[in-house]
Amino acid sequence: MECKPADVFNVDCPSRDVLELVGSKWSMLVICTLKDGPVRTGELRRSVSGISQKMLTETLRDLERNGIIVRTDYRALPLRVEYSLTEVGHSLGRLMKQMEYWIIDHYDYIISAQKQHDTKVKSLAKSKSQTDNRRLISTLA
Amino acid sequence: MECKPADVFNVDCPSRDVLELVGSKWSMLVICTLKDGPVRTGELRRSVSGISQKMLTETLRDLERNGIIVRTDYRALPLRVEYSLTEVGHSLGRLMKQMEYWIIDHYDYIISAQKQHDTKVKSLAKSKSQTDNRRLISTLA
DNA sequence: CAGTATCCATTGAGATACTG
DNA sequence: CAGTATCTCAATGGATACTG
Repeated sequence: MECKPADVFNVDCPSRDVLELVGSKWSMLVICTLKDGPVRTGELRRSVSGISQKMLTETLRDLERNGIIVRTDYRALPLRVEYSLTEVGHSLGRLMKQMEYWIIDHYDYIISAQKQHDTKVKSLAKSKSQTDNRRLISTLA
Repeated sequence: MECKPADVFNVDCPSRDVLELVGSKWSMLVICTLKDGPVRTGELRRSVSGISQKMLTETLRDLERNGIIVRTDYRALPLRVEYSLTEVGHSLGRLMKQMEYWIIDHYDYIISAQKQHDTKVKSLAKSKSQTDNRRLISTLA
């Protein structure tokens, strides 16, 4: 569906695909890595630790298709391929960098919020099983 | 693994989970919806079009666990539950809003980049099958 | 209305082996 | 070195029916 202006809240608007692309974990890490200039494939794989060969290639192809990065094949032996951000890619990179900073800034808060929440849920489950037991006992009585 | 400061480039750093949380499509849409104040469950489901009951609940629980949103149960009949952003949630919301604006601003560029790329790939596939044919012919000869 | 539970299809993603 | 191709298994996510 054509949809102007782009509306991510509309299921049928293609901008939803764009949202999934730029929101993906691997996309963000790749884009952040390319922020300071062209990077070769191997270095990219080492930099984005944990990414598999498959996901790296898929992410790169996807970003290339969407005009975020450019692939340069130097047609040399040994093979040498570099990836770099386009103009638009750089503007996205600045956003991604902000996201990275946000995570760093609020990391401690989030980790402690998780711990707090998890202990609360655990104690609730405990009291629930107690009331369940009481119910069970009263039905048996 | 404890990891200070948070390093999203490290596979073993828990900040990777945070990255997946804030990067998810549904998270972003939910957070943007809550930006202007508390919203009830039903309205949320209508606003974030295309989300299933299951994904909505899962996303809400996840955001709540990470201290991004707060759930308020009014313990009334008919049931009334509202969700709102925490302080930290609002700061994330501003980032998400920027992401939304970025998508709107670069939407046309991305769509045309896709089309261009797809036709290029299609013509490459065509010429490849031609050279493949030539190879086949030469091997047969 | 808000939420849970279950089933089921589709996709995601790692491991491995192979090509130029 | 860069990349493709399979194979496999786990995770995602949707549809449906059910509870308080």
